[in-house]
Amino acid sequence: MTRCEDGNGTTKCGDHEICADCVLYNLLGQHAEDAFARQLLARLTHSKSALKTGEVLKREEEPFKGLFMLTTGALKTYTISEDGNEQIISFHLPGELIGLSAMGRGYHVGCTVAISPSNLCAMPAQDLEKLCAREPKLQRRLFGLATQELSRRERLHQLMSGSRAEGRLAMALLNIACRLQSHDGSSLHRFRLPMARADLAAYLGLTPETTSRHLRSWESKGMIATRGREFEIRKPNELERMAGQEHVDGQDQDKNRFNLRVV
Amino acid sequence: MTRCEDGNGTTKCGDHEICADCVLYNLLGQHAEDAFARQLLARLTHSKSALKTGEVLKREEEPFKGLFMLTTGALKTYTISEDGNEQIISFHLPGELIGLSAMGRGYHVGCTVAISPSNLCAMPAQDLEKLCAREPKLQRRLFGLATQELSRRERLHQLMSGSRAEGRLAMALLNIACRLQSHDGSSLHRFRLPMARADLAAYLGLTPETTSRHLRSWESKGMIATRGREFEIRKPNELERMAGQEHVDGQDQDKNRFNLRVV
DNA sequence: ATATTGACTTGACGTGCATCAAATGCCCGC
DNA sequence: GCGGGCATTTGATGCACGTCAAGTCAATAT
Repeated sequence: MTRCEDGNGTTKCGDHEICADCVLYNLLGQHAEDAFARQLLARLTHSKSALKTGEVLKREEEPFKGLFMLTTGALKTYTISEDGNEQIISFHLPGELIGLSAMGRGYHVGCTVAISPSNLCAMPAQDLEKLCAREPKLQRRLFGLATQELSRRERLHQLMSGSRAEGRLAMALLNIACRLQSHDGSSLHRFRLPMARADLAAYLGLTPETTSRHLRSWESKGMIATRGREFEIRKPNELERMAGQEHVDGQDQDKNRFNLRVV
Repeated sequence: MTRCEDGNGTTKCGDHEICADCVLYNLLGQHAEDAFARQLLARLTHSKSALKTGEVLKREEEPFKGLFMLTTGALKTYTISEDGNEQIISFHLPGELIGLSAMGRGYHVGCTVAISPSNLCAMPAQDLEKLCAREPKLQRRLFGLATQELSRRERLHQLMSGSRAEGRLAMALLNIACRLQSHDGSSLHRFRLPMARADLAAYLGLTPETTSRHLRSWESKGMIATRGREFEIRKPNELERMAGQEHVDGQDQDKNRFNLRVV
């Protein structure tokens, strides 16, 4: 799988040239085998948009108009509960598709905003439909992505209902590390957390205070090292144990890495 | 929408006749417009199985072999955490599809067992694939179901991370009432809870004790009435408020009912 | 009926996390 | 470099919920 070379936060995709590193290309390119599909693909991959931190991608209850593929940056989708608290439903990291869950329902639940400067490829619903009708493989691929995400959500439910604060936090950290790494090939053990700790807390149903306390406790035990949002995981096994996953070493490493991608 | 007339827990579907009341028929029937599809449909709808309480439908990590449509009864899928606790990932009620989340991944996460005597229609993967290839509408319908379930899971996450015990419990009760009703047309306000309270607790990340205490507290306030697993919801508005959903009455009733189907 | 088993309830107690409040560090524009 | 605003840390306190332990009830078998 090719990757975006976007170390500095800006995409290298040219304006009028299909970006070979773009995950969107990975998704569609392999299924685009005739002129019609290529043409659609070109339209899809060229309708790019850039968001600054805090800019809104889509608002609560907005009708579904298409999917987005995030190439660089990070977003969150959240709702505001009646008591005014922000509840984070999901984080979106580079290489991930945004909007699948709105397709069946027809409109979006929650508001999606950029939490870092982000670049996205927009995939309008009509174009997607045409392309799917023409390329059953793409249809199946999208279906597969939907059921995989469903499966990750189930695993997330498991962790949310089964773990206490420490376990949830460990799970989230490992998961984010793993998702970042699987896209840009960075290290699993060193990464920059894309979101504020308060966001992480809101995602896990915790308070920023609890989050901070556990992180500092881990730091004092030498399990992690942090400087602002820069994280270094020093004892992944311990963290994995707390996240409720047994550590497997040696040849099962891959399986283990897969498990981390649970959410 | 037609319904199973299964008041006594046994399906009325004949052995060699397509059951017009079966939800499976609702799913596939409308898309089966040629002889080939009908033939497949007949095969699908006739491979039925019955499970007694406690019998296993599929085990942890079993490879995906097909979907099931539950016609009567109820099932749960769960995993055992390393400390020996049962964590319930989902409940399956009549009219619902079982196994979607295993399609992308290729194998099942969690073990699925019957919690009441149940009847299912099995839909083998190969048959499904053939039928999908022939009937794009069916393919799209399945995709729509997957993304809808995804959307419900997101909403569930929201409730799990945002509500305390009382809110989660209210949400679960209303949700189950709504799902039961939407299949068999029974009352939203009176129903028989298909699972033990301990199962409900395990699903919500609570203990049976907490669950019991809240239920009794509601009962003492006249919000609900219970006799064993028979439930009567006396003040739905109060419950909805606790579940974090504003009550809407009058013409918005339908929208409200829809909201209840969140999970 | 009586015994038996498992589901449910109830109480006493401890703890993990939320809450409130304040201090500290960090980033950004000037 | 300096100051303002936000993110993060830290502490003190209270409550919701988990834990442990009995007890009650309901369903089924004897």
